Amino acid sequence: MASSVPRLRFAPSPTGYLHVGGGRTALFNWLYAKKYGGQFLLRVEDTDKARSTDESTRAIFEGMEWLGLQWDEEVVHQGANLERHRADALRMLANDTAYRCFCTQEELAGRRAEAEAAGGSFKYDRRCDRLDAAEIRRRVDAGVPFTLRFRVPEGSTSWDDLVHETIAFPNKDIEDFIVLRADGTPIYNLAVVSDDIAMRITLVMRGDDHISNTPKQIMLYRALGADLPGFAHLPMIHGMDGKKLSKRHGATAVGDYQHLGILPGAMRNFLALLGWAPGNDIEMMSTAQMIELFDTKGLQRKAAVFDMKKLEWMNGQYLMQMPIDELKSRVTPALSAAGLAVEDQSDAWYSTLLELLRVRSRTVDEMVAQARPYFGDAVEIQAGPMAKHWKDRPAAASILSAVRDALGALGTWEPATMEEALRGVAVALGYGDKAGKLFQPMRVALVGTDVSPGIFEVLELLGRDRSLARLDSAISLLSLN
RNA sequence: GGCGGUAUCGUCUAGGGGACUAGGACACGGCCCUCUCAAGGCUGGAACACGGGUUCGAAUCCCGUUACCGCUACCA
Repeated sequence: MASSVPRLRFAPSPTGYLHVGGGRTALFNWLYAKKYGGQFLLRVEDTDKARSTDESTRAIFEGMEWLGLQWDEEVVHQGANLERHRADALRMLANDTAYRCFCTQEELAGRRAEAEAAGGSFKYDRRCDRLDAAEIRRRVDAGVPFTLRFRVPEGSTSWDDLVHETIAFPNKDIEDFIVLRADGTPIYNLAVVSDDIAMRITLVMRGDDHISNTPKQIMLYRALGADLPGFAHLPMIHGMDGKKLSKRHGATAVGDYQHLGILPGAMRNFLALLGWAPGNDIEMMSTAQMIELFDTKGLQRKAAVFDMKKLEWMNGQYLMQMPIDELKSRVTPALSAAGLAVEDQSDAWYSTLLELLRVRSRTVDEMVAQARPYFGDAVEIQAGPMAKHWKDRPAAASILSAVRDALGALGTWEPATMEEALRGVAVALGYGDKAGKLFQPMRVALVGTDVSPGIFEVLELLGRDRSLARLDSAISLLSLN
């Protein structure tokens, strides 16, 4: 038995950005480690030098940090462990679980093409394993390059997956796979096993797409004389069309959602529900609750479809419910980036604005867009709402004039007084209790569109001077024929 | 093709032999609230892939079929 403290890892390869599927895998590993007091480690699988970039590595770190998934020990860079990988491969050659293969890539490709052309499937025929010792010695001495292949034993390989049940592979279906390239660098499966052993990983939790690598890896653990970790294979995440989530589906990188105005807490909550359910119809969960409730029993076997609509809804819930100060810390930078100067406003005014907008927004970006009319002196009047609510220009102009006069005559600028005055205007103009006939044209004048918080809240937010000024400019715009 | 995995409303899921006229959430429709938009409340439509078993009884167990997904590199 391995250590009693669970040790898990997330092992992305830095060949792109942190994919939401990777983020979800990382989250589950992290939750498990937190729940059982274990360690969560990060390993960057950068052995493919052609595709790995430092930029991707940074993107992975940023994505992890944004999601709030802190790893416990120093990041392991797989590329730094090449010597150990090679040594492990050589150990297998020494203990006879691996052998030299002198076949070239070209020969192999040719035989594979032949087999496929004949309608069959190619599997390495072990010809190099039949070479006698003298011949092997002769080739090695002559400097013929070779790879190291693992000699797959008879029988079958199985394990009890924490997500699925027992999964078994007949060994006859697995070819003698290469573990060490001719240039002495390790193949993925060897590097993973070698590192997982060195990192003392006790539970390998990863995507479903690694199921067929698992029997090979189990054989390598055995060949290296190491204890087996547990395995848990998480379902994939698909796009709305049921295909593996990819660029075609729009945003697939964790960072994309950050830039779309999604909150990390909402993202975590949403991702947790993709492939896992705590039961009891629980959906909204704080991170602490997630850790508390996390259980591999609730893991799903079926691929999950990423539903942006639900993510947005959930993000809206977070926006509505989070403490106002925390909300400010997330929205203020976004407003500044949009050129809206929060620092010129009083804290009370800003709080009121956010309280009014948070219930109407699903993303931080939406809040920024809705906040725009409350900053600066001028508003941009949108064509649609203008055409709709100022259709009869003279009528609109007289409504706005009456409203302006009534409001201008007020000694105070309080919602209750303003409402009383305007309802009076509505009656005077013959609209009776249909004060909305006034409010919509007003709204267009005040914020440039026909959607906003309550009209009195808008008036209060804008303040007397700006409200009156905007009404004035609307009136003159309407009089311009 | 071979091997492996999976299969409950459009989507995320609850369900692990009788509590199922299959529950919740998102989305969608209706109603209420109402100055617009939200939020909120109420409400409607919407699923056990198919076929065989096992059993007194199956969404739940077994087998087959189908569909989908993954793997099948000197990629990771």
